[in-house]
Amino acid sequence: MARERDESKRAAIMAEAKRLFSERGFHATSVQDVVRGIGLPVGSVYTYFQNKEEILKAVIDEGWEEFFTELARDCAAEPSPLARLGLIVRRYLPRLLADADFLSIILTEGFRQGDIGEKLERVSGFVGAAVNELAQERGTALRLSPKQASTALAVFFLGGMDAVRLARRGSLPLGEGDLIGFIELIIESSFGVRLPPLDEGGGADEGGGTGGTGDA
Amino acid sequence: MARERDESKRAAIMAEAKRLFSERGFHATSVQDVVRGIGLPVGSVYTYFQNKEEILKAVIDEGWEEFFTELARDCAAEPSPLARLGLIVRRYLPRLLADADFLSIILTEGFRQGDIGEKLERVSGFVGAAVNELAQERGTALRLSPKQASTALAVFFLGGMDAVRLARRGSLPLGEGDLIGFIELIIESSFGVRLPPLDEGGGADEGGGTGGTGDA
Amino acid sequence: MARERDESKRAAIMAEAKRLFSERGFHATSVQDVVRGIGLPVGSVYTYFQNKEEILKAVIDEGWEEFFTELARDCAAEPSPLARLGLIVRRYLPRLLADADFLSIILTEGFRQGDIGEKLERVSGFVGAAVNELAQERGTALRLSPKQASTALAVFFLGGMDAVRLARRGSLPLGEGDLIGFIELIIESSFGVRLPPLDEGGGADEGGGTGGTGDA
Amino acid sequence: MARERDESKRAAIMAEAKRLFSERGFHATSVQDVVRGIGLPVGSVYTYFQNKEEILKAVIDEGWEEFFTELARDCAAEPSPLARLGLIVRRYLPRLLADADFLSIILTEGFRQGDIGEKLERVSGFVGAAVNELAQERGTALRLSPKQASTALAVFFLGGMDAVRLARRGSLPLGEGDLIGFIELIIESSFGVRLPPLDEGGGADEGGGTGGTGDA
DNA sequence: GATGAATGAGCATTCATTCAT
DNA sequence: AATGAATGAATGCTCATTCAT
Repeated sequence: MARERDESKRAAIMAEAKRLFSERGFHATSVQDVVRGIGLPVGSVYTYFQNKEEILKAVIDEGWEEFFTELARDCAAEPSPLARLGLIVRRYLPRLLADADFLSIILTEGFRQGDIGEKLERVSGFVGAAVNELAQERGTALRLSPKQASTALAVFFLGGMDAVRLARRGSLPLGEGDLIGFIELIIESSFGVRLPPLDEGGGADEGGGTGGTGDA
Repeated sequence: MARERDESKRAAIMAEAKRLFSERGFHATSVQDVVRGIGLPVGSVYTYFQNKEEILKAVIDEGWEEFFTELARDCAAEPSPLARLGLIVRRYLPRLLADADFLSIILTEGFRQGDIGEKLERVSGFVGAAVNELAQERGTALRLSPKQASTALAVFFLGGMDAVRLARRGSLPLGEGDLIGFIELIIESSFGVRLPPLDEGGGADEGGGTGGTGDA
Repeated sequence: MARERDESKRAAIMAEAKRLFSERGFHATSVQDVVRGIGLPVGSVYTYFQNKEEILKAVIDEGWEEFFTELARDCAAEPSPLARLGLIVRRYLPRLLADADFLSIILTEGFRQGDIGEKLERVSGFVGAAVNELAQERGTALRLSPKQASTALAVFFLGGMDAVRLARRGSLPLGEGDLIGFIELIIESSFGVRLPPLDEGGGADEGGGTGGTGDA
Repeated sequence: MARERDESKRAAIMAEAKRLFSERGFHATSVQDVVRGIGLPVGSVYTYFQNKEEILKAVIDEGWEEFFTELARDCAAEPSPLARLGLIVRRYLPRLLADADFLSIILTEGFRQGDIGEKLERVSGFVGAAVNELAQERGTALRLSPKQASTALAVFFLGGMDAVRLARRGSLPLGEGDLIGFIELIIESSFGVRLPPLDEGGGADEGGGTGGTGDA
């Protein structure tokens, strides 16, 4: 009976916040800044979010949820561990890296939220499982203890994302391709395999968009 | 580099600023905060620094200069590439990791002046040289191109830093030792060598202590 | 006095507003606060009241009307001046004191509409009449002029209210019973009488219960 | 060496705050309001007070301290309990009542601070001592228990102040003289004494001002 | 009539920087 | 040179009221 909550406003706030948080950081972005560009009054923000911090949380959590849900679905549908690793490295890693704003936020402000570790562990689960199965299948003795394996995963994942983020900012003479290539190399030389090429179209039967974590 | 009189005040401001910036970030630290703990009047900050941002710049630049000068000196004095790699991994990497919180704010709050690309490349030179010499010495065919080498360095350095930060706040079941160990393992298994122990006892196992990139 | 439909909503708003105004004051209570606890939409407040201030006005005026109507009825029905004084002190004073927190906000937040002067004077009439009749009946020479009588009433009422509020927050080692007892003592020793016990059991000793100036 | 803290600014803030808090209440007065009339920038307030609440606290505490210090000194200097009561009722009560703003604040916002009870008890001490000595001296059997005595004191003190406050606001048809007279009457008829007239000049050998709690 | 999203002035407070002393 | 009070724009957030639905 009253005006209805306008989800497009919520989305607009999140999109602008994502852009600005990534560009100048959370603290250096004021709520007024967020609202200025999209022509909304300040008060509106507080219709859709409890406070500034909740905008950040929403950007991180909802972006991640979308990314992870698709990753999990595709992994569950693929029995071959090699193909699964290929999927992760060649479809999902680029997708993550493509969304520069999201990447930036999750690596900087995400640390302030307690939940980056948990997010990392969730991907670790999939990667770790694929690696273990692959090692078993190929009879390769894994030389990494479980602790070393999880260290390796964290280092490659975080280091890769951070490197690309800085590269995109111009701080590092590095391309996204270099990173993907480097990780492929590590996997292939560790297991003596070749990651299979993606059969594109095979996992993108999902909803409307262009993919990516949001609005890359 | 001395700008005025009383270098000790300047150093005190930088030390306190670094501590607070690491702890709560640049924007969340006020100039008054910096000055409060060390009993200096606000005004004095502007005798030694043009503005708040210049304090950060000074901490970064002077800290790095000190770090890199020592690294370069030690590397120059050590003819064995293996011992040089050991030095880098066991003495200088821990020093960097000890400052992970501070380093991360440079990468975090959107500053351009960090210029870590250039800094990383300077270290890259030393690491790359050591690796190349080692490969030649041991007859191992190096499989990494220069670009891959610098990618690898960036990934290991940034990933290591992020992992340590996450570990420090309990989000990752990981110690700094695990990380150093992991990197040693990568090097040792890649070249079939053992990194030699450091000459002195200082700074080797857990880099917590006296180190730091720039407490002057 | 009904203004629209659904008198129960209006009453619920008034009751909750009174509770919150008493607890935290008028300015510290938002219209949203009032409405939150009773599950009504904000807009509905403006169906029943012109604005926030009108809620307060309604609580005051209607509460008082009810209080005074009953007081007047009971006094009119009781021919004995002594019994009438007993009624006032033992039934109606506790009712007022039960609402001390609410009454105090009327006297506190700078409202003109409380108009307690007029209200107090109306009670003054009944008390004065009872005192005069009692004095005449017992042959006691009344030493208080009408002005002194109304001064006395104001002092006892306001002082009692303040004392009870202070006592309630532990700032004064005093119970509501002590206060009632003290006023009884003043009356009894001034006229050499004993105030008769109330007919019913309700409301006499400690006015905490069902009373109130206007919970409708 | 820097500008010196300007106590006159602090005083101006307190004076204006006192006026406004008394006129419209603490919550209805903004810090901007306080500062507007005296041509000071908002920031200045926070040079002299930690926050808005501290202004209120300062107004109440410093006003009271001044009042109470003089009262205590004069009482200590006067051995006759009767003269002491006279002093209290005829010099200090009027002085308190004369400062309408202070009166208003202490009776409204003062309740929010925990310390009105303590302030009351401090005066109670002096009044109670005088009354006890007087009773002993005159052989009058005091009919009030200690608890009743303190109840009486609280009621008369608070009720008196509150009545005058409302009277001054026009809410009560009552003068300050009526109140003083009423209290004199109570004392005189309770003890069968006459309060002696003040020998003015005898206690006012104190510092600069016109007396009163501040700027009556 | 009922609803609750929308609005934007207003709130208390902070803070980098200046500048009178 | 040293000091720290002064400044006022800016901050995140609230809220009485309106009005589209």
